[in-house]
Amino acid sequence: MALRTVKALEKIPRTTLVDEVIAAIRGMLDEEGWTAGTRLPSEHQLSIQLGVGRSTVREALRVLGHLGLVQSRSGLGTFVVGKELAVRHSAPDQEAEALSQFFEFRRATEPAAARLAAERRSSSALSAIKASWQACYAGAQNSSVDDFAALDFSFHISIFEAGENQFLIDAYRAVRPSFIKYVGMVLELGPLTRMMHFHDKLIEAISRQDPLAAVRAVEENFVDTDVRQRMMMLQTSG
Amino acid sequence: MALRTVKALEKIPRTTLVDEVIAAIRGMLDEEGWTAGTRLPSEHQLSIQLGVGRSTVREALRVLGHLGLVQSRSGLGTFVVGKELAVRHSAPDQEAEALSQFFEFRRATEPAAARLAAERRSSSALSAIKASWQACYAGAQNSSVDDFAALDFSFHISIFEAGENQFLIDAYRAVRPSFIKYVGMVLELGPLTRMMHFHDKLIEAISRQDPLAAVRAVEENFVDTDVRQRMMMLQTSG
DNA sequence: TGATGATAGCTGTCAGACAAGCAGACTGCC
DNA sequence: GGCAGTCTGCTTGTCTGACAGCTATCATCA
Repeated sequence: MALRTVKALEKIPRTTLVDEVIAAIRGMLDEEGWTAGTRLPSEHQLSIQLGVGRSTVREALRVLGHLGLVQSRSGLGTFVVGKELAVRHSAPDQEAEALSQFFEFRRATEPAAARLAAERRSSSALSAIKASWQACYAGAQNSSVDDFAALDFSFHISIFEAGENQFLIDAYRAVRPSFIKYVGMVLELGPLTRMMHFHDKLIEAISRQDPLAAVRAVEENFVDTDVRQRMMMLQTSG
Repeated sequence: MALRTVKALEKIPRTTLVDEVIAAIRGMLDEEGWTAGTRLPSEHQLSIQLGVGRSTVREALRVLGHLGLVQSRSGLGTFVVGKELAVRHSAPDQEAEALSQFFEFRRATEPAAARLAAERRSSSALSAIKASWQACYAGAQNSSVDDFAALDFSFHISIFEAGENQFLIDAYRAVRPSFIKYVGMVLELGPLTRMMHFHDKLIEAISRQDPLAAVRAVEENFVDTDVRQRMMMLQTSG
C-alpha cells in the first residue's frame, strides 16, 4: 500500500483565466444582490470590467449557462436564472465544509446508482466495472495519491454507467475534480483496507444483480465516516 | 387550473451552433471507439471537420470539460476522460426512456435535498421557499405550461438551496432544461392537485425542521408515478 | 552517452469584424 | 390621435487571424 505522497514541487495552482472569470461571475451573483431575471452587464462590459478578452468571458458564460445559473438570449443580453447561495457560511474552515458537502453528495447519489447498476447492468458494463477495479487495485501499489484517486473515480463512474441513467452519470462526472481532491485528502488517513473490502462487496452484489445488497454495500461505506472530524485530524497532523 | 397549452406557433427549435457541436462531439465519444486517454483531433482540425469556427469548438470543449467528459492540456491537446454510454438502448421510445431516467434522477436527489433542507434551513431560506411556492401557486392560474414548469423548478431549487450543499445544488440546477421539458409534458396529464398537496406537506416538514417527514413527503410524491406508462398515454392521446 | 537547444504543433487568450436578433424610438400615413 | 412600418443602437452568435506560452520530439553538440 505504497501511496507516494509526492506533492511534486507542491503543485503550482495554474488555473486558467476562464475558470477565474467563472469564479468571479459566480461571486458577483452572490454579492451584487442580483435576483433571478436581472440582466448581467454585456459581454463587452464584462470583458472591460474584468480586464480580459470577450472570448474569455463568452467561454465562462457558456459554462455558467450550462450550469443553469445564467441564460443568454441573442439580442437581449444574459440574465440571471437562479440566485446563488447567499453566504457561504463558516468561512474559517471552508475546506472542511466543502469536504463534508462532497461526501453528502456521494451519499445521496451513489446508493441510487448502485441500485440501478444492480438492476440493469449489462455483461459488458459488468466487465468494465471489474476492469476499473483491477486497475484501481493495481494502482494502489505504486501510484501517487492523486493518480489513485483518479482510478478510484473511474471505478465509481463505471458503476454509474452500468446504471444507464444519463442524468446521474452527468452529475457524477461533473464532480471528478472534487473527487480527486477530496478522496486524495481522505486517503492519506489510510482507510484503504476497508475501502477495498467495500469494493469487493459492491461488485459482487452488482454481479449477482442484487439491488438491496448493492445499496447496503454503498451505505456501509459511508457509515462512521465523520468527515468533518477527519478533516480536523488532517489539519492538525499536516 | 387554466394551463394554457399554447404551443405558440409550435416553437421553432432554434438551437445554437455551439450546442450542436457539443452534441456532435458527444456523439463522437460514443461512436469512434475512443477510450479514456485518447486524444481528440485538435481544435483546428475539429473546426474544419465540423465546418465551424475555432471559437465555437472551444466553447463546446469548455462545456464538455466542465461536464468531466474531456480535459484540455495546454500544449498537448484535448483528451477523453471517461467514455460515454456505449449505446443508448431502445431507440424507438427514446423520449420515454429519457423521461423515465429524469424522474429516477429526481428520486435520487430530491429526498436527500429535502432532508438537508429540513436539517439546516435558515429562516431566510425558508422564506425563499415559501415565496417560490406562492409564485408557483399563482402561476398555476394563468401561465403557460412551460412557464409553470419553470416556476415549479424555482420552488424545487429553493429547497436544494436551503440544504446548502453546493454539489447537489449544481447538479440539480444543471437539469433545469430537462425539468421544464419533462415536467411540462407530465403536467398535461393533470396531476396538479396531488402535486399541490405534496408541496404543502413538504414545506410544513421543512418549516418545523423534521427531516424524516420531509423525506417522506418527497418520496410520496414519486409513488405510483409510473412515468413510462404515462408517457404512453401521452403519446397515444397526442 | 547525456545534456542542450531548436522545432513544430497544441491550447490559451486577444482583438476586430460582421451577421442576426431585439426593443424602443422615430417617421409618415390614415 | 392612432398605427404600421422603419431606423437605430445595443446585444449575442460566429468567424478569422494573430500571438504567447506550453510540451514532446528530435537533432545537435560536448
